Amino acid sequence: MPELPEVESTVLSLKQEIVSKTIIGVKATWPRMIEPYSIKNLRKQLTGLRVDAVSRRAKCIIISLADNDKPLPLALLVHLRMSGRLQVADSSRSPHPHSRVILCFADGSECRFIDPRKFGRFTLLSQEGLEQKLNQYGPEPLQSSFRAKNFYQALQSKKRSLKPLLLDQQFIAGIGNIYADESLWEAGIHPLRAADSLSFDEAKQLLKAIKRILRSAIRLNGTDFGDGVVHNGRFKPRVYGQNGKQCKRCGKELERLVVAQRGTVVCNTCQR
DNA sequence: CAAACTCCCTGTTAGC
DNA sequence: TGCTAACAGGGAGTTT
Repeated sequence: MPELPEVESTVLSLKQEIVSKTIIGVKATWPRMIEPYSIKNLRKQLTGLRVDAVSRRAKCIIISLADNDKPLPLALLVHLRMSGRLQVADSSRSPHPHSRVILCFADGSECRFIDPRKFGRFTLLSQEGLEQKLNQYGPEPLQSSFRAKNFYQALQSKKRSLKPLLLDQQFIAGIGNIYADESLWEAGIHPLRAADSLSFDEAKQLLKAIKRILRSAIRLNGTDFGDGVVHNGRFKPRVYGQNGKQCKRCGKELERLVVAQRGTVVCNTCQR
């Protein structure tokens, strides 16, 4: 499922593909993914506008819009959720059967929001609405200003266990099930540990692991899911989805447990 | 404040 | 082989 690295690599390619293109139409085969829930409104608002910029915050893709050369107080926020992806293709190529929302551009290309499970969201927001939405998210883990001291202090104020806390987008942005498990394994810390039980050094190691794993996954274009259905990256998880296999560090069998209703893979020997 | 559910969905897989 | 039921999971919302 798309997390920070997958969203980041999507944004990097979208920047190349859709910036400065003019929207001439919008199609939707599953309009319930649109917020506010109105394809007519979306079409009316977007037609004639130009894509000014594409950026990322947390797991959100932000498509900023312009009217000719004036940036508009209007943006599209795309959330891929479980199974979404954005694909740019020529309109002459027939769209994937799971295409749900399509932006049509003046040059004959299209940006297609493909999402088999329909969990994704395609939201039109004002500048204030966007700011309000993005302010709800916790710190960006890759921002250099986010240091071990900040992370340690934040952990100290929470009694929850680490796994649900890392998945909590208000606590830290962009981490999902894959990179939470990978980071905890890398740092040698158990997902059930209470946040406030970590020493400063453990918090430092965990943040270091998070940053290293996320950077590495971005460089590799996201996770390799084998079948390539969701995303075709080359990051190979060492614990996520690897239950029953041998731990790459100690050789013991990796175990699966359920933490906060989420599948979690852990090495009970390496992670304490 | 935190944990546990529920809902939204469908492709995949385990079980019979 | 072919069917059905369970499962997966991000996020928003509700209940315990």
